[in-house]
Amino acid sequence: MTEIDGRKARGDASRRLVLASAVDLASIDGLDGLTIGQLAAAASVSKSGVATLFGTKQRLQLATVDAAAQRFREAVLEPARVEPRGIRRVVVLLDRWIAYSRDRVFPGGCFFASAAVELDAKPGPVRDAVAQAFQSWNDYVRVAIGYAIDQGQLPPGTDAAQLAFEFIALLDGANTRSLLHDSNEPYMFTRRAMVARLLAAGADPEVLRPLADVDDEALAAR
Amino acid sequence: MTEIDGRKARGDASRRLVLASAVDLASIDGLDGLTIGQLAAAASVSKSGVATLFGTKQRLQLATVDAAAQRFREAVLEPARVEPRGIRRVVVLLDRWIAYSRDRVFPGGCFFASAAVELDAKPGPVRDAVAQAFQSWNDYVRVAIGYAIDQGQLPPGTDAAQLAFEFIALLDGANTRSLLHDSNEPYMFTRRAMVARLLAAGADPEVLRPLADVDDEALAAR
DNA sequence: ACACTATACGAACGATCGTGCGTAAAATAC
DNA sequence: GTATTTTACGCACGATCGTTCGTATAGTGT
Repeated sequence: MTEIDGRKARGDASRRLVLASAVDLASIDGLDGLTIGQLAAAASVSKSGVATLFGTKQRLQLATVDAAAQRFREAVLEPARVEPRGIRRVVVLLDRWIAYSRDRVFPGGCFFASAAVELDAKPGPVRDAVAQAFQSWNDYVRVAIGYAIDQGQLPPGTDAAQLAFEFIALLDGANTRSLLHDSNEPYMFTRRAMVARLLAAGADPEVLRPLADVDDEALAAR
Repeated sequence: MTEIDGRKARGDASRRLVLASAVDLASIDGLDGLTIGQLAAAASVSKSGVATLFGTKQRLQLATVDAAAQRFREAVLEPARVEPRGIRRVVVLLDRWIAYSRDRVFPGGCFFASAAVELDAKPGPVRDAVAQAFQSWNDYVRVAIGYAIDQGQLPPGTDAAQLAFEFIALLDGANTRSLLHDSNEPYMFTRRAMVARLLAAGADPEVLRPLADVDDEALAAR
C-alpha cells in the first residue's frame, strides 16, 4: 500500500538535505537574507537544482519554516512529552527551551524568535506561516500551564495565557541577549524570573528544581 | 563663535532628511534589508547622492543607528526625565516605552528590538553599535530602578539588573507580538506583568497607577 | 580673482539576485 | 519496447545591488 515513488523519494531526500542548510543559514541571515545562490553553495548543489526543488523563493521560505518547526519540536516539545501533564511538564518545557537556545540548535539562536521579529512588519504568506508557528508554540505553553491548573498544582484563578506570555517573553529576551553579548548570563536572569513567578503563583518549590538548580551555568561559561 | 559652514550645514540637513527615511525603512526591512536605491527613492534624492553623503553602506547603517537612538531618546527618555528620580520615573519610563511601541514611532515597531535580533548573530561594527545602544538602554533602566531602591521606594535587597532584564524582555515581547498579530492585547499582558512584579517587589500601589490604569487599551482597539 | 571643499547628479562598473529555458539522466507507467 | 514524470544541471536573462568616476554647483578661504 505504501508504494513509494523512487523519484519523489530522491527529491524529498534532496529537499531535506538542502533544508538542513537553509534553516541554519536563515537563523543567522533571516528568511529574506537567505539567498538561493549561497544556499546552493552551502548544500553543495547547483543553483538551478535548488530552484527546481522548490520552484520559487517564497516556497523555499515556507519549506524552511516547516523544517525549522520540525527541528524545534524534536528539541523542545518531544523531550517535554515524556513528563506527565501538569507542572512537571511545564518545568521541563521551559528548561528544554533554554537548553535549545543555549546549545544553539540553530546557529543563529531560536529560528522563530528571529523570523518573527524579521517579518512582523512585512505582510505576506511567509509572515503568516511564522505567525502561526509562533502562535502554536504560545498555545502549547498555555495549554500545558492549563493542565497544571486543572490538576491543582497551580491555583484555580491562575491566568494561563498571561503566564505563557510572560515566560515566552523572558525566554526570547534571554535568547537575544545571549547572542548579542555572547554570554549565558541572560539565561540565569530568565530562570530566576520564571522560578520566582511560578513560586508566586503557588507552585511546589520541589518540582521547580530542574529550573532553579542551574544558576551556575552563568559562571561556567564566561 | 558658532561659525557654521554653509556646505556642511546643507549636507547635515540632507543627511537628516535621508536618515529620517532610513530609520523608517530599516525598522521594517532591517538594517541589511535597507538598500541605497530604495532609500534614495523614498527620500527623493539620487542614488549617488546618498552614496556621496554617507560614503559606504556600513557608514549609512551606523548613521541610521545613531538617528534611531536620537528618536528613541526623544520619545522615551526625555519624557521620563520630567519626573524626579525614583519609582515615579521608572513607571513613566515603562509607560512611555509602551506608548512608543504602540504608537509606532518607528513604523516597524521598536527599531532596536528589530536590529538587535537581526544582527545578534552577525559580527561586525553595526552589530557592535546596536549592542551598545541596547546595553545603554538596559543600563538606563537599571540605574533608574537603582534610584528607586536608594530612595527606599523599593526594598534594599532588590536586584535592579534582574528587574531591568525582566521589564525589557516583557516590553520587547509585547512589541513583537503586537506587530505580528496586529493587536494591542500584548501591551496589556506586559502592563499586568510589570505591575505585579513591582507590587511583589514592594512598590507603592498608588504610584503604579499610570501603568495599571490603562488595561482597556486592549479593548479599545480590536 | 583663484584654489579648495562639500554636495549632488548621471552614468557605468562588476557582482549577485530570482527566475526561466533547454537538456540529460533516472524512475515510473503503459 | 515507448511515453511520461521528476530530479538535476548549465546557461542566460533582466533587475538590482554597492561602489566609483567624471562633472557641475554652491559655499569657504585667501
